[in-house]
Amino acid sequence: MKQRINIVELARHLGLAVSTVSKAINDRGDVSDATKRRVLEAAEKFGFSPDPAGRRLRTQTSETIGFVLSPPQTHFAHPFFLDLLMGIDQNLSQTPFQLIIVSARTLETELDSFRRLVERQRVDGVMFGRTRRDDPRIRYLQERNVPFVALGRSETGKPFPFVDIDRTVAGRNGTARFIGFGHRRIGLLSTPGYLMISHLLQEGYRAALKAAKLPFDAELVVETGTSEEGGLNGARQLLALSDPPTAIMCGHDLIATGAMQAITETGRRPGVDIPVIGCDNHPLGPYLNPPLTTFSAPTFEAGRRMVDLLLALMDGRSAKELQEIWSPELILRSSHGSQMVAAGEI
Amino acid sequence: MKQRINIVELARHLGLAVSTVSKAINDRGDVSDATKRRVLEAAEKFGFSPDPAGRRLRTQTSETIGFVLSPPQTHFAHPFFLDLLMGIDQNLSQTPFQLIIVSARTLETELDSFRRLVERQRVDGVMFGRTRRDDPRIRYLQERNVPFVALGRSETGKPFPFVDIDRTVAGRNGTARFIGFGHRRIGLLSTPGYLMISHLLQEGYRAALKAAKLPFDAELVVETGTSEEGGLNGARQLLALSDPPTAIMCGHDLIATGAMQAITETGRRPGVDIPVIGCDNHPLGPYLNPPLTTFSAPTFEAGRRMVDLLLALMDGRSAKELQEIWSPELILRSSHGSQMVAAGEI
DNA sequence: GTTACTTACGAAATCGTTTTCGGAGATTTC
DNA sequence: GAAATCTCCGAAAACGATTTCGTAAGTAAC
Repeated sequence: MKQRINIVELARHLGLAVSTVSKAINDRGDVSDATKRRVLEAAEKFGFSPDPAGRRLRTQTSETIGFVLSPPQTHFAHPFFLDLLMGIDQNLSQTPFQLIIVSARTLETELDSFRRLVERQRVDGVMFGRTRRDDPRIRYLQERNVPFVALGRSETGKPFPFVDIDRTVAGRNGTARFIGFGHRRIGLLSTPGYLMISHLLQEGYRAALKAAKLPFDAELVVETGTSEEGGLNGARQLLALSDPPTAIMCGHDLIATGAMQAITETGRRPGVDIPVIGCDNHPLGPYLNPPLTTFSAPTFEAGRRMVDLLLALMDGRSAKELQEIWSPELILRSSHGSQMVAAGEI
Repeated sequence: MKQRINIVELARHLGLAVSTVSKAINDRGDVSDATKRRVLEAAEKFGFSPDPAGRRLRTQTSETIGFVLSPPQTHFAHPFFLDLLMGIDQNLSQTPFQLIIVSARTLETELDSFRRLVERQRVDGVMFGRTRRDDPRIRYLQERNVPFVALGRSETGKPFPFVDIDRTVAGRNGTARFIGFGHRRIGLLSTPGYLMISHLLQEGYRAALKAAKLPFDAELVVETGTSEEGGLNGARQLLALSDPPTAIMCGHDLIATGAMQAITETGRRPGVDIPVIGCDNHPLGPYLNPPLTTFSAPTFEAGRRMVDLLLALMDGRSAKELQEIWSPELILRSSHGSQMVAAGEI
């Protein structure tokens, strides 16, 4: 049914040697423009394109890069990963590389997914997200010497390429805004502590506090799952404090969603009685009640860029020059509330 | 760096012929249990696993199935596709097959993504979702004779395998519930008309109307994009009618989200003044205001099942016996409102 | 003890490319 | 006009597996 043509048959049709045809198609080596054109035309006519299997065997390359989807509990509700995937694919589709994905069932078996990728499928490169401060995936990949690029930096191992959407600026600018509005006790609902973004968010939070000479109170920061439910429970805990926060900064929009729910439960109005800010610009943010103020997260572009970095790395560039930190921008809607005391901007 | 072992080196280590080793590893043909065990142990010890490139070249199979992500405007906000992907991968990871995905930029270039998959990457099978009544992708695949399974049925071409989460029951049961509550003018905010689910939803809607001997009014159904914005605009249009609907059935939760927004704009309360029901059980549904009543969509399971069907198809089973229609279930929260006139259940 | 049959293994062909290297002809150089 | 230099093109050797088919040894049958 397939009726696919061979490179040797194509060569015979043209009265050329297969080596010549190959060189013409790959635009490599000695072959005159005239015959190159002739070959390309014939290839087009017969619908010939080199069989990846043969080429891969010969070139000892899989022309494949793998992406591993983090365990479900951390991302089920995230358009995030799809954006990333689309960015990656859009860039990759311009190259001979193909994108293969595997999903990790749980945190415990996540490394198996990586092993499957590099040991069984023999990918040429790997991508993943949600880096951790101490990240065994990074250790594994560096040990096996397989090229990779991550979404997010880490404190693990030798330098590696990454694109990082800087959570410290979200933490710092978000709480600074609250402080500017007169708040002195600000809650922080963070993503799980092992994630790098959580650490960075808290760093930003502390920095803002320090800049305003406000004390740090450990009671006010709780780490929770990246989900509405996490936000719900975390905010309940915060609001039950004897001296509860008057504003809440959240490590993710889903967490903020749950937090607003918890605030409503206590009879207060989120955004007016207790302002809330999230992270990552979830598409549903504008439709929440009140619309959620948040920080941008250009994941599609990050995906595109990660491909550039990976290709550059495989091309021999050094990891250190392939690290990018992007600053997210505040997206003002209305959940951040307004001045506590009196007037001023916004 | 890779330091990977060959099948011939493995054979030499064992003092066996490569053919014997190959047969032992693939559990095929004539080889005694004793040597089979010996080979397997050695393979384990040396960390040998057959190079996919060699095997694929020889067996003339890519051991790859492709999934194409529908154009972004239709799914950016959908955890949906991720669930599906995870279901697919979980099942596929038990087989030698790998999952490669490509994304379609726009509806116009979508077919190119399919061509890339089958003509350049030579996948053994294809999967995709969001079937259309008249679906060029199906025509293309059937013409090229490549095995595929879709999420959703279609009216196109010869029979093909699919898993379909039946939108007619959502349409029928949703509007029937409204009718039971005393509503007589029910709006339908449907997904884009070319989609199969839209057609089926409307069929269900009409069926419920007919069963209650209520007239069909074309003014009351508007087709819109699968997004909050689509729901917002669609509902505005509905509410601006001279004789507007008193309840709204939506083809998707995101549409319902926008619709509730539009209702709020007019000073009415969604769920109490105008009840709303959605489809597909978006994870944010419980956190909307009011929590959204909707229909279930077991996409993870659907993904798993699609793999079964594809494998069965490639195994020679006929398409007609590989078609499954699943009934979604109503998930009661509170946006569906309650009895208009008086009392009764819920 | 010869024949027939079964079992377990091996030699070699094959899948479709790419790449190296050699060499024929054309072109330039002195 | 011979020598040196370019330009193109082709023959053949990999790459790493699977599969066909042949054959030696072992077993059973008579």
